[in-house]
Order: sequence, then C-alpha cells, then structure tokens
Amino acid sequence: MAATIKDVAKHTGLSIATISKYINGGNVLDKNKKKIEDAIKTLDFRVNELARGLKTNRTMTVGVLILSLENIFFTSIISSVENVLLQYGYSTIICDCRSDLEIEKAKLDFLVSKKVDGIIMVPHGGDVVHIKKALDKNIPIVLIDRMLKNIECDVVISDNINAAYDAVEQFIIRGHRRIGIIAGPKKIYTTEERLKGYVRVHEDYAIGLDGNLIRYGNYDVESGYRILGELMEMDNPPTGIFVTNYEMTLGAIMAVNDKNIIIPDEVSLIGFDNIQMARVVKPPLSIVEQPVKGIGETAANVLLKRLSGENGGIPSIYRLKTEMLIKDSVKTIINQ
Amino acid sequence: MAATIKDVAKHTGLSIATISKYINGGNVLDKNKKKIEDAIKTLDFRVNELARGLKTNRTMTVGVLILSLENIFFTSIISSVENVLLQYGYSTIICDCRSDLEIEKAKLDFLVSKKVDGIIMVPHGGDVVHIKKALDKNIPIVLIDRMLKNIECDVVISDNINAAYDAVEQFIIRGHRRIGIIAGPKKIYTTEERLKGYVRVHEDYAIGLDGNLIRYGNYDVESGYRILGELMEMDNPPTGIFVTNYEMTLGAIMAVNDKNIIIPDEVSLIGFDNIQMARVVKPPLSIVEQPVKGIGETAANVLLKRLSGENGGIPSIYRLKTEMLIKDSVKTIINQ
DNA sequence: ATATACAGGTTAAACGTTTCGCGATGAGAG
DNA sequence: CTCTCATCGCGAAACGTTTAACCTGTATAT
Repeated sequence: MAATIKDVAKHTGLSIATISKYINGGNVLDKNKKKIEDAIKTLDFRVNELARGLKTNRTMTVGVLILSLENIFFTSIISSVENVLLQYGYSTIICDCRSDLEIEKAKLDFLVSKKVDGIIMVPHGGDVVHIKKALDKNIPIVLIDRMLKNIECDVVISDNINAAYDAVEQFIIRGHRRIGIIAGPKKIYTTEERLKGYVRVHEDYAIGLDGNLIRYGNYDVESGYRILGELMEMDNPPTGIFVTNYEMTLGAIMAVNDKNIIIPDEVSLIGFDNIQMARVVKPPLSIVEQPVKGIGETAANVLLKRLSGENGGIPSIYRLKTEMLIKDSVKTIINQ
Repeated sequence: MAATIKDVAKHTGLSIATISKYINGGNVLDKNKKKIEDAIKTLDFRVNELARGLKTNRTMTVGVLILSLENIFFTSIISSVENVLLQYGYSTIICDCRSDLEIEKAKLDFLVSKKVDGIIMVPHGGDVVHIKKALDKNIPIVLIDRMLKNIECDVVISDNINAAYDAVEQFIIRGHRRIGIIAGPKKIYTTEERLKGYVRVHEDYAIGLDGNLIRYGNYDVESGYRILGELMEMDNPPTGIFVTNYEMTLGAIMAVNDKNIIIPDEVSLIGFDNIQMARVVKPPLSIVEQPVKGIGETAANVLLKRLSGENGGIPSIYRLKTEMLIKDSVKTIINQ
C-alpha cells in the first residue's frame, strides 16, 4: 500500500542504500538529491518507523506514565515535558495507570515493548521490581513527584517538607496553635514528607503535637470532604486546616459549603495546587503551589541528558521549591 | 541484549516457527508448551513489538489526539476511552496539540508513523486535508466533540444545540428576558451549535435577539473574565449569563469574585462542564454537564467496530444528550 | 491394508529499514 | 602518466517477527 524506500529507489534508478543515506543526511550528489526529493513527494513516501526502530533500536520516543489523566497537576507537568522534548525531536507516549500498581506494571511493560528510549514516570510506590527491570534493559527512567527507596534513578520532586513547613508556619505566625492536617495515604512518599514538614515546624515553634489533628486521607475528593467534617466536629476543633493535595482540597471546600462554615471566621484553610481553583472560591483560597512547569522541564532535561549518553554515574535528585500564596482564607488570631 | 524468539528456539530445541505458533495461540504439544514456557521465563523473553508490527501491519494501538491535556473535559474523555480499549487488548498513545492546527498535523503524522490501528481525535477544525490523508491510508478515525464538513468519518458529539437551548430556557422560564451568552470563537463547530440553541429558544419563546448580548470569547479563562465584565458594564446589562465552556466559566466566576458581584441577586449564571467546580463555588453553580464518560465509551466502541472490519458503509453520527443541573446561581424574577 | 485426516513440527521467505565493506570515478599531486 | 585519496553509489546482510507451504507420523474410516 504505502510507498517504501524500495519504491523510491526504483523511481529514481538509485539503490535503496543511497536513498537511506539521503534520508539520514549522508552525502548524495545534488542531482540525485533532487531526484530523490521528487520521488519522495510524488510517491508520498514516509519512513516506516517500525522497520527503522527494529534496525536501530531507537525510536525517538519517550514514555510518560502518570497516576491519573484526570489530575490536572500531572497533566500540566506532562504538558511542559512535551514542550521540551518536542524541541529535540522526541515524541511522547502518555499512559495513565489509574493509581493502580498492577496497571502501572502493565503500562510500563507496554512502554518497554514499544521500545521507548526513555521513561518519565510518577511511581505509585510500594513495589519497584518492575521499574528495576526496565532500568536493567538500559532504559533511563526519571521519577517525578515521588521518590522511591532501593532504586537508583534520577528524581524530580517538589520540596514537600518545606512546602508543608511554610504553610503551617503561616498559620502559626498568625496566632494559630491548633492546626489540623489532612494528609495523604500512609506509606506514600509525599504524605510522609509533608507530614515531616508539619511536625518540624511544630517543633521549631515549640508547639505540642495533637495526634487527633493529624488525619490520613486518600488523596481524593471524598476523603477531603469527610475529614474536614470530622475535624470540625471535634470537641476542640482546629482553628486552621492544611489540606495536602488538590483533590482533597476540593472535597474540603465542598464540605465547607455544605455545612455553611464561614471561612476564615470559623476555620482558616490552606489548600494545595491549582491556582485557578483558588481564585474561583470565595474567599480566595490560600494555597501551596507546586512548580509544575519546572518539574516537567527539569524532568525532560534530565532525561535528555541521559539519552545523549551523559550517564555520568550517580543519579541526581532535584528538589524544586514550592510557592506559598496567602489569600483571605487565613485569619489572624489576636489573642492566643 | 534482550532475548529473542531465536534464543527461545535454541533453548528448547524447537524451531522458531513453533515458538511463534505458541506465542500466537497455536497448537503445541503439552510437553513442548512446558519447555517453551520455562525458556520464556528463564530468558525473560518478550515479543519485540516493532518486529511484530512490521510483519503484521497491526500494532494493537490506537492514537488519541486532543486539543489540550490541561483541559479536564478532554482528559476525562480519554480516561473512559482507555477503559474500554484496554479490555480489548488495545493500548493508547495520547497526544496533545495545544489547540494548534500545525501541531495537530504533526502529531497526526506521528501517530500514523507509529502505525496506530485507529485514531480518536478532537479536531481543531479549519483544515481537513491531513485527516483525509490518514483516512486514505485506511486508518479509521473517530472524531469527538466537533464535527467537520467535507469529511467522511464517524463522529461522537454532545447535543450542543439542545444543551444551549435547555440552559437558556431555564433562564426564560424563570422570567429572564435579557440573557447574555459568552460564546466560543467564531467558526468553531461547538460555538455555532451552542449559539444555534440560544437563537432557537429565543424564537420559540418569541423573545427578540439583542446582538449586544452575544459575545464571542476564546474558550479560555481570560476571555471569560473579560467578557463577563463587559456584559455587566452595559447600560442595560443582562439578568442572566450563559457561559459556554469550562475555562470561560472559570474566568467568569473570577470576574464575579473580583468585582464583588452577588450571584444570583445581581446576575444569574449558568456555566459549562465540571461538576466539581460547580460544587466548590458559592452559591453552587448551575451547569450544563456533558456526558464525558458516554462520549469516551461511545467513541471507543465505534472505533472498535471499525477495527473489527465492520466498516459497514456510511459513517455515523452520535449526538449524546447533556444534562442540566440547576442550582442556586439562577434567580427567579417575579415581575417581568 | 489402504486412503484420509489431522495434529504438530519445520523451512524459508518476507516485512522495510540501516549499515558495513567494497568498487567505481575523477581530481590533484608527484 | 601513474598513484593516492576523497567522494559517492551499490550489494548484501541483518534486525525479530509471522506465515504459507510442506513434511511426518499417528489415529480413524473404509
């Protein structure tokens, strides 16, 4: 059906080797160049990437594997990854693993079987053998958002510890002493880091921890909704609540609306990610904003470096700073 | 490096043809089956999809091409597309064309060069020759969200006309007579359809049209923000405003917040898409909700049908109904 | 006993490239 | 006029599969 290099050869009277040479930028006489270009145009010839990949073992394609396509935090990162890679001639294959480790394994397998040259992924965590396997096949991998133990590869993350530290500190310097945190699921890297920041700032300001103020959610809307309710129904509820990801922040605000809680009079709130949402709610929400563009670009550049052969030994860790946007959702408490 | 079918053959003492037969589900003696399975496991053999695709001309992969990955409307559709395709053994390659026709052409080319078996795409519109070219290569294409003229392929869309009709009708039956519409860019399919609904319901209720109430935005946050301001600063502003996509709805709400406009007392509002956002703002926003799951599933199934050879002639159009969610953002006007 | 059918296996060609090594041509140097 | 060398083109093998055609041996029907 489609024209092949052979057809071009026949059409020009040259050999396929010469055509191939031309395609790949080799030296060809000007008059032959013309001929070939003409033939390619009239035959509408396109290199068969399958055949080429089979020969060269390179596909100029990188795989991107994320937890969910319906999460704007991840899709924004992808967008900036693509932006960078495109400039270097790389294309991307994006996969969604629905926050499911088994699907993650399958999709990683898929990417490997598609012979991608490299992979950028948000690991679910919990298991790393499938990732190690891919690394063993000499496919460079860059992890984003979450770090994993027992594995040697580049990683690009937000400085989650200080993100949480800064957020909670904002409460503290405004006089809050009982600060609730809606954390992520236990054992997840980002959960642990954000909690570490929460604990550390309490230590630094010599404020005792109250275990009841620390609640583990599931990084989804439902748990944000539920836990906000639970916190507010405590006998001694917090005066400020820090929600540690976007979905749970959505849920928390829905709960606030449904229960007619007045922000920031009845409780102060700091959320996570998505500046647009922060501007849409009333009063405008204070949030921790992760550097999505930066994460994406950094990850892409790190991968490009590996792909160009500069596999200079030890994998590196990039911890990008977050930004704290304080709006009207945090109240200053006069007397303690 | 990686094990090939040849290695498995050598390891088992069988011929590569037999191994291939086994892989593809042919008849093989039980004892040989065992041997092969063992060999595959110990050698960690995986089929080289590049080589297989080269031979078979099928990759069991479908391409998905959308306007933007940062648009949750599209990513939700993709998610349900994937859900269906995965069950039939198909994988997806997702591409983002940043609402740019040139990038769309390049990405479509990329998908074709990856030899995808089929394509699901949101066309930007304006040009169709690249799409026709892909169709000529016998790659079935399903269009979603937007229909195109002069092209013969299956299409899955929302019933935009009646979506707009229903939304505006809600205003009318509550006594509104001056209803503004923040439409999309001119010439875009969805813009025209939604405007058609707006016009039609005015006709049916015998309400004269005021051209000043019809404003063309750009389907982005900025234009939603700007146009809401413009409409409210008219000498004779509308009592209700219908915003015709998600991004512009976000912008409109930001404007409402910044200008301290009271909803629905000073103006009533109906937005578009994203039920979560609707629950997050106060008062809860009335919205037109598109059937994202339905669109995705339908598109996937239509494509699967084509892929299985049932190319039963004429392409079909699927117009899926939207849903109208009325909340407190629409006021009932007592006296006209 | 012979013909038939069929299961299970093999050989070899093909898919569309890239690439190595070699040959031809022609120009400049000696 | 010959030698050297660069330039350009070609033949052929290889990448890892699938698959048509063919072979062998055993079980079944006649």
